[in-house]
Amino acid sequence: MKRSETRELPSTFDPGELEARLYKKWLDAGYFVADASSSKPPFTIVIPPPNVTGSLHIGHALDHTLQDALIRMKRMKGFEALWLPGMDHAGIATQNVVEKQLAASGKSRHDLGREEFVKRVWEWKAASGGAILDQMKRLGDSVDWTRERFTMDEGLSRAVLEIFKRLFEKDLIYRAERIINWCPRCLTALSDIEVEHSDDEGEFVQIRYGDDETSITVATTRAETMLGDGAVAVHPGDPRYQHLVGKKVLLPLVNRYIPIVEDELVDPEFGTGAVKVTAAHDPNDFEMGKRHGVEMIIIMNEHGVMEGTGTQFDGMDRFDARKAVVEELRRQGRVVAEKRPYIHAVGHCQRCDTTVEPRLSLQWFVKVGPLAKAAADAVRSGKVKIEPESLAPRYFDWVDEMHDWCISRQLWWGHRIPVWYGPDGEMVVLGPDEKAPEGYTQDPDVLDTWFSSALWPFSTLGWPDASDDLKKFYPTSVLVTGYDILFFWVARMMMFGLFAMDGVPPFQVIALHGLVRDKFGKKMSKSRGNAIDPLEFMDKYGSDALRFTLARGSNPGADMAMAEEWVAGSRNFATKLWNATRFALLNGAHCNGELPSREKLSAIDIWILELLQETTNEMDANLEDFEFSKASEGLYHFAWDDLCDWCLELSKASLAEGGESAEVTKRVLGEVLDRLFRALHPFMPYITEELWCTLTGGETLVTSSWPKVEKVARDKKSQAIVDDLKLLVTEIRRFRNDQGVKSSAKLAAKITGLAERGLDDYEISLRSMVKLEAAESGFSPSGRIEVGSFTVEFDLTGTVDVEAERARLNKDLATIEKDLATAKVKLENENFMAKAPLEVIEEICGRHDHCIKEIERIKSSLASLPTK
RNA sequence: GGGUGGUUAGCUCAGCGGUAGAGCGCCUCGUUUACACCGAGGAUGUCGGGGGUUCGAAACCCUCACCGCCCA
Repeated sequence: MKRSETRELPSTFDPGELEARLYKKWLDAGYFVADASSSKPPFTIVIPPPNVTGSLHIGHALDHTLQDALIRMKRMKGFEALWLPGMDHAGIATQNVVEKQLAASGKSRHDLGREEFVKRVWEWKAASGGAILDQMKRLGDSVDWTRERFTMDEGLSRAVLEIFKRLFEKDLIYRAERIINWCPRCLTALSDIEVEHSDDEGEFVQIRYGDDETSITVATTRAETMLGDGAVAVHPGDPRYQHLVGKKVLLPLVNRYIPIVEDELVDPEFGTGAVKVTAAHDPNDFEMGKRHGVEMIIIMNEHGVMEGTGTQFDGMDRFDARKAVVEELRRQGRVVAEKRPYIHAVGHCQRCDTTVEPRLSLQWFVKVGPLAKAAADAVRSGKVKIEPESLAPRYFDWVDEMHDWCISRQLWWGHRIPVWYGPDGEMVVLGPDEKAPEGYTQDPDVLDTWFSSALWPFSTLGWPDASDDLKKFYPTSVLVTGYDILFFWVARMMMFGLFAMDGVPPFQVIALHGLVRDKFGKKMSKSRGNAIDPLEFMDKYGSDALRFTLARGSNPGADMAMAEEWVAGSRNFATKLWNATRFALLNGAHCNGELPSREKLSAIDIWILELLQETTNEMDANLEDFEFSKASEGLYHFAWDDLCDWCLELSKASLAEGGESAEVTKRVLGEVLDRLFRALHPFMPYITEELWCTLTGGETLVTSSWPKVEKVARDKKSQAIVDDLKLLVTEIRRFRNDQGVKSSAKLAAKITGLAERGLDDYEISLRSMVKLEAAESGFSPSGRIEVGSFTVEFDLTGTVDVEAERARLNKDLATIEKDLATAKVKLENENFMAKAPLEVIEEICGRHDHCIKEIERIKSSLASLPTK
């Protein structure tokens, strides 16, 4: 075939140029758009929706790389592949962003009013929200942009109304006064999972309550809450306090008498064994309070400022009050002991790090019991698989002990709770398209963002309508996400999916990956200054390099280390592929016509084709098993070591020589590259697309076919020939190196034993790889080595470095003698001979005999060296 | 406190019952027309300690130590 212009590659590889051009090509062609009416089997992934305020960080890059690899593979395998993109509205985070902007001009959201504020948020979203979507294009994500969704979209909002109503009607949503986590800065309730615990320095103070008649000492880390105490509790039957149970004790500072009660919840070993009960400001105390009818006294306002205690502490911030209360108690001689600093776990707001305040308030909750049970059962029964399985216990830990979920938030940005209250205390819950009766007002709060995110796998496909997408693409095939959000997000999707979709779980497999850490395995953080910006690496090394590094480092469920050198290494690999292809094309590699019949193939051709088949088989299995590291590693090794270092090098001589075998090799090389690029495409979509199109003249790799998985019976003869060639090359190079011969220097040499092992046809290849010329007349060998059954005699045109040669032989001898010793120990062990399986014994015997022969050979070589 | 993962070459990690591996780093040599973002050669580990099971253990069991994560 005539070589066209398109078959030439620039001599340097410029990822930046390529990426922009190819992504545009893919979008224009619509390759990523899924067709719900297709007859192909579906393969669906919904993206874990990034936050609308977010930008692409290295964790997203990993998550997306893995999803894209799966989606691209399945698309090539002939599935109707849908990867659905979108974002969530991130209630608190987004509201914070816009409030900050307002604050800059001295305004608060209250100055604007709710409607205007929400309008501003939408404006912000339109202008600067979702920067991450453009960054995803940079990464090469093959998502279906025509199906992009946002949790606040109309359709998804209808889904929220629908599920709220359905849950409410099944008594799975209720409103109650409970202790919830309150952020005094964000001024909203938080669910348990939005609270992060850290070990902080605090104080542990023992305070004596009571008067001369009745007194008891309690211990606390939050002294200011004593102003709201309603009781003191001790463990039932605690002998120290038996005489006090049932009595009342004087609460200092507020001078109120409070009862002493018994409760199982009290740990008699902890502190003094007596605890103060502040039922309105602590979840445990709330539980005890309910059991014993303890008064719930609220002593703080929503800002965490003391209020309503009737003491001098009113109006003080909670932390100032803590100091002042202790100070006053100390003055009164009531502080029995103080420990400071006292390290204990303190809850913080996930968004703003403010210390969370437990607060008694009226909120909406999801009753998770039956939902969580279904979510657990779906995994226990095997309907949903968690990969790797070892992370399943973490999932069960969470769903088996989930507390009811507080879903109301005192925010303006989000789905407003669809509950309307009538003038006489009536309450209605509205579904989509329903209107509240005249005179009713809507609940002011909005729903937790996770509430709508939990609907993501089906709301994005059109639920509650029975849409074509829903029919075709639900349940989704696999959810790919970090193990760190297994609890909050994954478990919630499972609960709602099973509920809304009549017991059909939202995904068949949950594939979990780990976190990206720095090169020393440390967690990345701004404060450490070790955070990696994926965009910077993409600029510098290309998206393919970043993606390949992430895939290669990703073992199921395990964290991975990341460093610039690793990415540079992947870029080097890309360059290697580029250059190898350039070399192949320059030498006429092509994909035209059928592969030549087997009898025309050389041993090297057969060997590389079979090895590639084996490699792609393994790669396919690994990718199906979410073994991304093994899958990419296998291809890397094949491409660099087997193809470039051996196959291409061994083919050089015959290609240069031309002739029929060269023609065959050209076709084989084209075939090998073609299949290699297909297999690599899921990991490195850009460079493989470019190289493949150039090589084959095809339109695109995106929708081309995946390499077939076929069992191979390796051809032993070809394998043996290649093994012999590799051994010869390695040993000759070693000898040359030891003798200090420059690698470019050509030596005359005589090689014997080739014919006996069927290597006749490959002598030229062999000689070219080790720079050995034929022994002409006048050849006078001055050095020789024995490699297996081959002998190579060299004309070193000078003296042999006998000592170097002796050292080399002695080194080989030592290694082999050690091998022999280990084999001998086994064979002389009666128990081993009696109990080990036959094939192991045979293997050791073989090893033993081989060692004996080698030792003899090396010894005779040593003996033949001239003595000094 | 309850779970749970880990401890293998200088670093980051594979291997999980039959002679210790990879990438990066390190040392020596080398610009031979695919590639110095490269090639050739080389060095490097009593697989955390101690017990046990087994013909055989980095791998299985017990135990201790030390890291880490999640939940309280």
